[in-house]
Amino acid sequence: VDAFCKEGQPSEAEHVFEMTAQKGAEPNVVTYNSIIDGYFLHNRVDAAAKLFGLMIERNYAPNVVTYNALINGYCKSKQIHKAWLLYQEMLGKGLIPDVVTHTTLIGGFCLVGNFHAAEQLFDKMHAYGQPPDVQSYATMLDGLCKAKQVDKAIAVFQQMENHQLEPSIVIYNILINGLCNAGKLEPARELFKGLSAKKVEPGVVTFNTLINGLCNEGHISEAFTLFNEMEGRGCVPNSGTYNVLVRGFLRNGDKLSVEQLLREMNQKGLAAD
RNA sequence: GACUGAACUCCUC
Repeated sequence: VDAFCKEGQPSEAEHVFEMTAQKGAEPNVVTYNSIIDGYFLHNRVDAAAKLFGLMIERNYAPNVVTYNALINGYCKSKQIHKAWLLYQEMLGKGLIPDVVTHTTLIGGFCLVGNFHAAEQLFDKMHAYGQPPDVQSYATMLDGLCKAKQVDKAIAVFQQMENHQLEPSIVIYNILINGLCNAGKLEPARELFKGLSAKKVEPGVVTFNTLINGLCNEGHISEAFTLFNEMEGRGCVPNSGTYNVLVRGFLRNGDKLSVEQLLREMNQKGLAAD
């Protein structure tokens, strides 16, 4: 059922649902959760809400995962108010929101630009007995960066290390991007250089992020050097890499380099945007 | 045991 839901084939999922029901197998909460999440994945918010109502009608008690899926659906569709109501509802039922619940809500608040509410919730997580994990930090840091509060993001990042959490490459990508967007190239470079010492390997996104930042600030040749280092560090440039670089060279009026890069893209079967 | 969150970069919406 879950597989069909994720693939966007609700009728097939229903089919399986009925077949097993005919054989006397009762659906359980997980069955419902899978379908609810599947609806949200395909933007069928109303269908998800309806099924949630139906499951309660049929006396299947929603659990934390059910609520998390619903809250996520509403957050992703920017209906943070409905998400918050569900959060209150689960509290009222004595269900204990977990890290997923809180992280989802933090992301939801950030998505609608309510960074303050996001931060408040993030700060309360320790008190709620659900300390933020690496994913929570990623969500919060990205939110702070998007709110142009890079300095605060760096401070929160440092807290992370105090809590014995190992920052993942995603965390670094977020910070490097935030620093670049704030025009703080030097700290971004330093974070990047320090990766190997932290035993974290940069990925394609890491390179793309920094290359983009360098291009935006007019450091094309440095960007190009970085680009040339990618393969040696196990990263294959993708179309995003090339597009960012091409744009940089275009701004510089460097037609020769642009042509060279476009040829390379062609050879590799990558699409120019 | 199966179902839920971050995931960031470029482009598009």
